[in-house]
Amino acid sequence: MKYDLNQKITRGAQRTLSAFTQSMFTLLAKESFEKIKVNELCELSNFPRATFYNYFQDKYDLLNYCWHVLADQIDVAELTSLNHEEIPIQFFDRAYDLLSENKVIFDQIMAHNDVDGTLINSFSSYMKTVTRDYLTQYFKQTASNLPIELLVNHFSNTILMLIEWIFLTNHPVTKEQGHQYLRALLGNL
Amino acid sequence: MKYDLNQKITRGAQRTLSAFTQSMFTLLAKESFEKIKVNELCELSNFPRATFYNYFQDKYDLLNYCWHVLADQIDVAELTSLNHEEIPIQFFDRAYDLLSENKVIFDQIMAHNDVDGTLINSFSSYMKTVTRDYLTQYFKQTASNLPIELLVNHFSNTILMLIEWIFLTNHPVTKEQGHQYLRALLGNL
DNA sequence: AATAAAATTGGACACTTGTATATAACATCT
DNA sequence: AGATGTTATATACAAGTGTCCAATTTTATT
Repeated sequence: MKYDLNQKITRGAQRTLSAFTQSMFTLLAKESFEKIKVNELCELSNFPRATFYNYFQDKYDLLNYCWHVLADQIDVAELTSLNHEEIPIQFFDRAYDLLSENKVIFDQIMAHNDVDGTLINSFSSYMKTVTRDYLTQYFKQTASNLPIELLVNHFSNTILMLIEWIFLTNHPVTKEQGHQYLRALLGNL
Repeated sequence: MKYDLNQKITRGAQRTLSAFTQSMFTLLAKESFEKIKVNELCELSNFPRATFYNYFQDKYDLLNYCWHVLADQIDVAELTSLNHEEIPIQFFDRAYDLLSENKVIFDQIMAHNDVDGTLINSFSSYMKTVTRDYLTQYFKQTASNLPIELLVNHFSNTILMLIEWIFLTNHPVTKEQGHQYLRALLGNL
């Protein structure tokens, strides 16, 4: 990301960011990520190439920003209950809601992009970071004979594996059923 | 992969495949995957670009073939014991050995490539496939209230997470300690 | 409304990518 | 040794990438 998101974002900048993000999602619903050219993104957004490169290193960079925009819906209500055991379940629920709300888009995307392609990798990778960050803050004080990092990785891997199995490889499962699976897989910890 | 690996590979083809594979590993020890150009690979291998494209779609394709060559060391002795409980441990051991034997190379590679970059993603992705294929053949007959696919994913994720934690983020851990961690994480299944 | 800062724009540039094609070199088999 | 099929090579090409710059327009602030 060339543009600094921490500064106060001007109106024009916001417009530009939104336009490119929107264009990316639109194009992803129509063709595979590999096939998308920076020129396409620019034409659809009505911005010249130079503007694109003012904000992003490349299309991968934009894609990452797209996940950021999407996942921002998650950490709005950051501070719910604190029943320790339930943290993974809670996070699962949030991810479940996020993917449910955007199911249409994701289904379209999956129709043009392989499960093991660049795009899904990029999404997984972003979600992994978010999930780990979230879990880490709750597992800091947990006593265990396992390194915390391992524990956090394991929990986030499991949650996201389940989420991706449900939504990206289209195995319709209710939230409650998901809870059961999750408890079965993580039951001992 | 443009070249068909199933046909009998001629001596010349083998020479070419090996040269490019070797060059890739050599360059990965010196610079990040992103920076490696097809031209570099060709110069180092003393082959013209056209030859490269006779065999591979692009550098990602070659990289994938490199993992294939590397991981072939694993499935040589495919058929050891059959104590069901021990399958994940056994596979962990094989992966542990593989990474141990190639520790020098991997350390060099990690010095120039991010843990969440394209390269490691590509490696993880390849290993995931191998691991899942391996585990699936043993879990077919296992009775469980969980979908087998979920179970296999969970096991392979956990094994590989641990392997990557040990070798790619440099947390020196003995094989026996690894077993303990693995049992703790998967203990309930 | 004036001003300074920030964003947009068009065009030029060097470089990399992947394809295509025609010719030469090579290995393998009878 | 000669015929056959595969691989190597040189070269050319269209398209995309990412950078740079100087001129212009838009924006936030006073």
